[in-house]
Amino acid sequence: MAYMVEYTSTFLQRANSRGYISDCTNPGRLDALAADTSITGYIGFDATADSLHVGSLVPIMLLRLLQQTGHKPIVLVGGGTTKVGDPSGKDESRKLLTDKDIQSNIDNIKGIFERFLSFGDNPTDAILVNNANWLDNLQYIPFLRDVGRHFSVNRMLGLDSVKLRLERKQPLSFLEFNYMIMQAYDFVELARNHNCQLQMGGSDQWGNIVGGIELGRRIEGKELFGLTTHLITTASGSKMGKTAEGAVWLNKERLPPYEYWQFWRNTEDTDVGRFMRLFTEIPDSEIAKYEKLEGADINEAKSLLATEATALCHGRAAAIAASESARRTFAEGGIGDDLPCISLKREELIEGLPAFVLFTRAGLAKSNSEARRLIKSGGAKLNDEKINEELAQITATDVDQDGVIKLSAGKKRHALLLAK
RNA sequence: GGAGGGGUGCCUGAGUGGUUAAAAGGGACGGGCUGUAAACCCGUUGGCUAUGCCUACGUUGGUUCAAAUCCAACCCCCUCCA
Repeated sequence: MAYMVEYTSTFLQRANSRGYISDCTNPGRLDALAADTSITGYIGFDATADSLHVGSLVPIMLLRLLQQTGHKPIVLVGGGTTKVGDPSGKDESRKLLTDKDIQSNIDNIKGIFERFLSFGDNPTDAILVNNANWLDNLQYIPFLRDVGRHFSVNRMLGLDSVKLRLERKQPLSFLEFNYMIMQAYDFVELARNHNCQLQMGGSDQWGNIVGGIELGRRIEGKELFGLTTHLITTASGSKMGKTAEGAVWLNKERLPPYEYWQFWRNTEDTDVGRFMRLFTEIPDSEIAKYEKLEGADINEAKSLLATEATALCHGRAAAIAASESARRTFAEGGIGDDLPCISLKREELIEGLPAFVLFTRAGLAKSNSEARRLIKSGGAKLNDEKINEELAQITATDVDQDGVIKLSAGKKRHALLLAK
């Protein structure tokens, strides 16, 4: 829970009022430090995929806030730790990635951060560092002697990340058991070379963060701080970040801005205010006004939430385009430019194609069978007309004057077919 | 190394020779009610232009008219012992 104290530093004040803070190792001291000086803080991110998803968005927003309030953010990508795998919150060991995969993931992930942070050489510009730079070349024996001796296995066994895994009788390899030591060492490395005093992260990182703070005190004699964010769940209690297609990714290659916008637009009523604080920069006073809305009027707030969140991630132009597409598609029942679109040859249409084949091709169904079930259950529409025949054919006569056919699966999922 | 238990569909988990594309729950999707909410109710949930065919119960072989179910070998996991 957030501390019921008045912060004097802008950073903690706003982090607190916006609902980011779950826990802090020493709020009073950190607040004083952040009020008087420009501090450097970091968050570590895995490089297990070529993108990040909304699960990482709270930490990303917190880094952004850190920068906006006059401090320096460091993005640490785990090129080294990814080779080890964090056991926190997982029952199964991760599959190990090659160096090449990891590097390519890091390159892509950097692109995401460039939208949220400003990088460069100025004092509060963000930098991105890769812990492979120091972890890859560690010597085992010296590392054990310098760092390993500060860790008590007895204590490590009690940490949630390890304990839960063991309690559930899930295997935990020695490799993974070392993860927290690597992460602790990262913090010390950043403290040494970048004068970094603060590590932030999700609340599941608490144990790992504290490990770094203690290590820093023991071998560097430095005072370090930890700040964790809440793990965000929806009001109905499920982890946020799932759509029909899977994870809500932050890069447009994996999830187009239109879909991203839709994700936020579909927020549950009771989450709208909270999400506005966390995922947009709409001023508190504005949010308070939107929170007073009731019933169908809440949709207005959801739309704003979607546009603002999308603007941060994909740029304002993309956000407005997505919003406009949604308006035309839903409010007017028409066709938005941003809808997922596939093209097909006119010759194919002259012969005619079964509707279910096109639903599959447009990505509205995973298989022809699924598409046929969709039609059978009455959820498939062709140019806003329900398709009644499971084997209905789509032909050139279904194309509108712009050469477009609109397909809909249910009320929310739409796609366009462009005849060429 | 010894003894025992186990590997089933997206997940949990039942099934121990045919009626099993495989119970039940979860999730997901579709329909209804609505506001592109939530809750609730109903339906669907391996693939294939399909009253049928194909693939599937760790892997590979075998027994049988018939195997997720029986047998053998192998792989992996768990528990206890050394």
